[in-house]
Amino acid sequence: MPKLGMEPIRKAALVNATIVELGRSGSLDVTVSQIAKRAGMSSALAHHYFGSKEDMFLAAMRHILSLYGAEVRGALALASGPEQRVRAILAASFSASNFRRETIGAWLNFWVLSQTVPEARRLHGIYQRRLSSNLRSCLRPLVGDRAEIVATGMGALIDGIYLREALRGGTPDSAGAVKLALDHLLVELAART
Amino acid sequence: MPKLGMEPIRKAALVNATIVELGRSGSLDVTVSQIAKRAGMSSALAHHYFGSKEDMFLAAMRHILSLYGAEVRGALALASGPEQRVRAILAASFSASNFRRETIGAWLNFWVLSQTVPEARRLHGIYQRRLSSNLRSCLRPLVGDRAEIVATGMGALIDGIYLREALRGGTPDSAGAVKLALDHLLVELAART
DNA sequence: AGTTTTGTTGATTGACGAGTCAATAAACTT
DNA sequence: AAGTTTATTGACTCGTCAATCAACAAAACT
Repeated sequence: MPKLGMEPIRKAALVNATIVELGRSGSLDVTVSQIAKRAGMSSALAHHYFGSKEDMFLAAMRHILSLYGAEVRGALALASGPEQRVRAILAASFSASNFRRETIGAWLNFWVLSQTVPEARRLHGIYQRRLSSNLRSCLRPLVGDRAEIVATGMGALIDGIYLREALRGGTPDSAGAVKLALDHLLVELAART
Repeated sequence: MPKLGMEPIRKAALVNATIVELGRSGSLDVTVSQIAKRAGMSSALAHHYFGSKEDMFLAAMRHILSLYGAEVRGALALASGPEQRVRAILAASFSASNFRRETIGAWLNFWVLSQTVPEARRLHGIYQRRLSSNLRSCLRPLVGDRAEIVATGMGALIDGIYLREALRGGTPDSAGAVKLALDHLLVELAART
């Protein structure tokens, strides 16, 4: 009983299942069958919609990055003034929707993927440059010349917090993460007499 | 022409080759044959000395952690006063011997391994707790109550810097890394009027 | 009614790789 | 000299998995 217009639905289900499986297994060694099963279809169908396993990984990565980007943009639109803007970026980075077990686990795998798959590296590069540029532009009015180094540090700190959360297991601590990153900012502002 | 007493030599060669291959390939999908070849022996011999591929990974991880631990201990022994001690930990973390391409690449893989292999998780936990405790004890005299949060932030920052370096490619920038982490400390001290 | 397009899967192929085994050889032991 | 231990490997087994194929089903188009 094949209903038409299945493609987008199936693809979305697969992307979702890929993220869940990546997060669950904690490694790229997930089989197409596992993903397909979780998405409620045969592995052959998964191959039908995405050409290869790698394509599924990349689609999942694009999905996560695009959600993250949208959330940051949304938060920035509502923020007024540089400090509020930095806060908005941090809040978005650790928001309940981005800072979930599966998503965090998926990130760890994307980092690994970026080491071998050029397209993954490219996507990750885009994300990192945009984050960096966003941070710099908010920080310049706040810390002037130090914007460059503070932005770099804050970017690394965010990645580090993600990494630690990935390894920690258990429910992610959104509040704690924001607090940690925010602390960095506040101290930086306080030091500027 | 089998010379006796080969075991430690072969094992060391394999551990080394494992680290190199992990760093080179950037993923855990290295074959035992690749590792064995790089170490100049057959894959059967590798299996003879280590029971399984997992054992090789774990041995490599232990090796890196033990080198790191030794370096930190050595640096701490020479440092006098809390600030010098924090500096010593940072310098050791990004020292030329620890902050090399292969080692950094290997770290990324250990993080992944820790997600699935209990023993890897255990080893990583030990490392993290020790780092955390070292940082706290140096920081308490410097920032008092804030030692806890500053130590956590600094730990995450160190991991984040490693991560970014792993993804960046090219020769690792030791000096830049130390500068970034040190900056965090100095600002923290400066903020404490 | 018949053809094309879209959805779907079970079965199969083909490659690859971890781990085992049997065999060979040099060194030590008694 | 005979037997044991250590070193070493090529060949083999066995499982797994990505990717393909052939076939079937239902909707849409003509």
